[in-house]
Amino acid sequence: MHPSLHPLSEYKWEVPPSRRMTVPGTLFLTERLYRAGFDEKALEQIVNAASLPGRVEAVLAMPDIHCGYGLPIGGVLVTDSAEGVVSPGAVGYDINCGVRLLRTNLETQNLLEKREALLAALLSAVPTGVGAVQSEALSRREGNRVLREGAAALLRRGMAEREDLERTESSGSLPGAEDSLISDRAWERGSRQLGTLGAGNHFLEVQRVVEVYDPERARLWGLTQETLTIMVHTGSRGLGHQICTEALEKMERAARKYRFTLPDRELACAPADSPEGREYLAAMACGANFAWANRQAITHRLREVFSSLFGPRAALELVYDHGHNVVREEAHRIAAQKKLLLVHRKGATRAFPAGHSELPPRYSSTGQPVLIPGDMGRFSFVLAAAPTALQESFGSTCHGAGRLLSRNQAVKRAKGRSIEREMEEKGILLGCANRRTLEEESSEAYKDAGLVVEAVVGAGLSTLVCRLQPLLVVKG
DNA sequence: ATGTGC
Repeated sequence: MHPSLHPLSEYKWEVPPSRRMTVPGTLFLTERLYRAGFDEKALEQIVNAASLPGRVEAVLAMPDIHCGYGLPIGGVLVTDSAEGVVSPGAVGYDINCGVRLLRTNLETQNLLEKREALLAALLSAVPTGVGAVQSEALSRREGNRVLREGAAALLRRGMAEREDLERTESSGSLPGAEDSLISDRAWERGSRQLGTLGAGNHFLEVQRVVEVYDPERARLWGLTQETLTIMVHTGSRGLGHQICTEALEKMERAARKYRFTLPDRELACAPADSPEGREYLAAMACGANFAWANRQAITHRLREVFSSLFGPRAALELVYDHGHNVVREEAHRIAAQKKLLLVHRKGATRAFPAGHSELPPRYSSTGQPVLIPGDMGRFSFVLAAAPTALQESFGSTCHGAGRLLSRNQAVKRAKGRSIEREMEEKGILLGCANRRTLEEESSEAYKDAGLVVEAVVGAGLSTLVCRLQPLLVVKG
């Protein structure tokens, strides 16, 4: 293991406070994952986050950690909501990027018979790739509703069901969103991007439940052996990117104004309880709401595609939707005291266990579903939030496989190969807007999501529910 | 991640 990591358990390691760190860094990690490939720069970024000004309560790293802008992807930064800072870099550019899982009522054979037609229909129904847009823009007036209300704004447009909102984290809407803070430039980027997938790691997958570990929870969530599911991974597209870009410029000025000594300018921040801090939170909430509406709009298109291909009885029912790039105010208990904290999760999933007051009634007895996408050639997982997640990680868990190779390294290793044929040999039909993306996103560019999941289960952050195998993949 | 970058 890394010389600066001290063991707390088989699954939990600590960087003791040194230099300017005010709290230790806690890494949820296994020897096996460490040996598979560890990002030295990510560790430095954890140390930086633990050195931020104001009251820092905790800095955590999930087992899928890798280097990001300011805070690593897989990082959790917890600050005091009154005396701490808020940092856009600790949320990331793709505000409320997240995952949604739908279950279908189709038989595997019905789907396989039409898989070529399904792939073509999906590619034409959901604009995919860098710069992907809709043919028509949403008016600013209609857009403001989306920014304020999130997925709920699609109810009146006939693109969402009440049940969808009941199965979306925070009902698909973060409070406190102020559309007046969104610049014309940001809205111009977003106005044609509602219902679009984007590029890179973002995908649409048709999957099959191939293993059930927890039959009772799986049954309650509508998942049994051979159930076909659809997983959607996307975020707030150019709109969220523009909100983050503008916030970072303002935060650099704010950090000077408040005379902060920053460990890294990418972690530019302002006191959470300052005009700059509050403004970022209100703009970030707009980005988060757009991301939820985006995944909901895609769901609507998927329902149209499935009913036209498989008939009106083909149903797509939402299992759950959660983000993994967001900061939110949460009440947590620390040493028997209740505190209001700002929990920045960047490439980390909120995981509230059974009985938590913020869970919708449907999940109050099972705990919240946690959706963990794997790479395109291997398995994805459905987990449940474990009761110990609250004290171990402020109710947080991992978000996916985690990158192992840089995009350039992955492209080099893909030279002279056909990724599509390799996937076909595994029984996976692949569609993609751009060849380079396929190479960047090859299976070997990622860690095995199974190892990441093993680590969060071992650490007591989540429990296993079922495993999903990809059958059809659409990549940006 | 991103109308991909000094």
